[in-house]
Amino acid sequence: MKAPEITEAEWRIMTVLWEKAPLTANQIIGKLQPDTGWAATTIRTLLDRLTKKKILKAAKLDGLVAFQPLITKEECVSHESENFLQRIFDGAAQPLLLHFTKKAKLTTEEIKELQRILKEKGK
Amino acid sequence: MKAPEITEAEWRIMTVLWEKAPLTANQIIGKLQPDTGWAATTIRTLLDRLTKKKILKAAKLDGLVAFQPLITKEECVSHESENFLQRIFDGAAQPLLLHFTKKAKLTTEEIKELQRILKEKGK
DNA sequence: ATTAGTCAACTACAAATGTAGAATACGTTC
DNA sequence: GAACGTATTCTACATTTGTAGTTGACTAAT
Repeated sequence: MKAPEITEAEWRIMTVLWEKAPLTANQIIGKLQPDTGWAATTIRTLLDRLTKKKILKAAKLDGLVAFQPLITKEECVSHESENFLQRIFDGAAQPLLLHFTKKAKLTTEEIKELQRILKEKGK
Repeated sequence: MKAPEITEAEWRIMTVLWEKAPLTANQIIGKLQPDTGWAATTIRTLLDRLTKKKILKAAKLDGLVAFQPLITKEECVSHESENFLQRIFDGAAQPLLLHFTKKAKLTTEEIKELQRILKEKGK
């Protein structure tokens, strides 16, 4: 619990901004409200918190405040993944892979790609 | 956020009990304190909460209260995994697998096993 | 029965999180 | 420049989580 901790709700915000940024508060609200039903002020609160945590940068753009990520999605995904791996699989990657491989529905293409990567690693 | 939500700290407790149960509070404390440094009462609080949430069952055994899981580790791992998959990888298993496959250090043996499972799925 | 240890139950409290209203500031219009 | 409508910032509040102390109950020894 030290790196940029992004909560469930905050993650929703980030998702929007990782897809496209910068965006103004209202643009973000526009994108999120349909799915989440959150009040506009709720979304603003989350934006504020993320900004305070230095996960977002808020910059005035044409008089309006626009937000944009200071951290890439990849970084966050990696971080969360590492957390998850430790927490749920006690750090053991292979059991994790086994678990998801068994459960996932994968297309032939996707399987091929995974096999390729594995072969690569095996060399 | 509906199924048995087990927090970080609670998970530590569960880990102990999934390994061996039933155990008395003091046995659990004995196992956890070295690693966590938590006060005994802290561990008891966690045990209580888990019991209240119906994740543990507390039963008097020889005058002492012993705890045991009402949910298997597999169920919880599955649940958390599903959550994680949705939350971080937007439900897409293959990218998740790719991510972990790339990052993980795997032994030749482990790779072989994964390849076997993949081949199985591909058929 | 009285006391001294345990064990178990209850209470406490700060920080984080989800959720949002209230107040204020700013730009635009008459 | 007064008023209005948005935009931005503050404040609020219940719940959950981490963390633990206090109290009461029970048992064994005196």
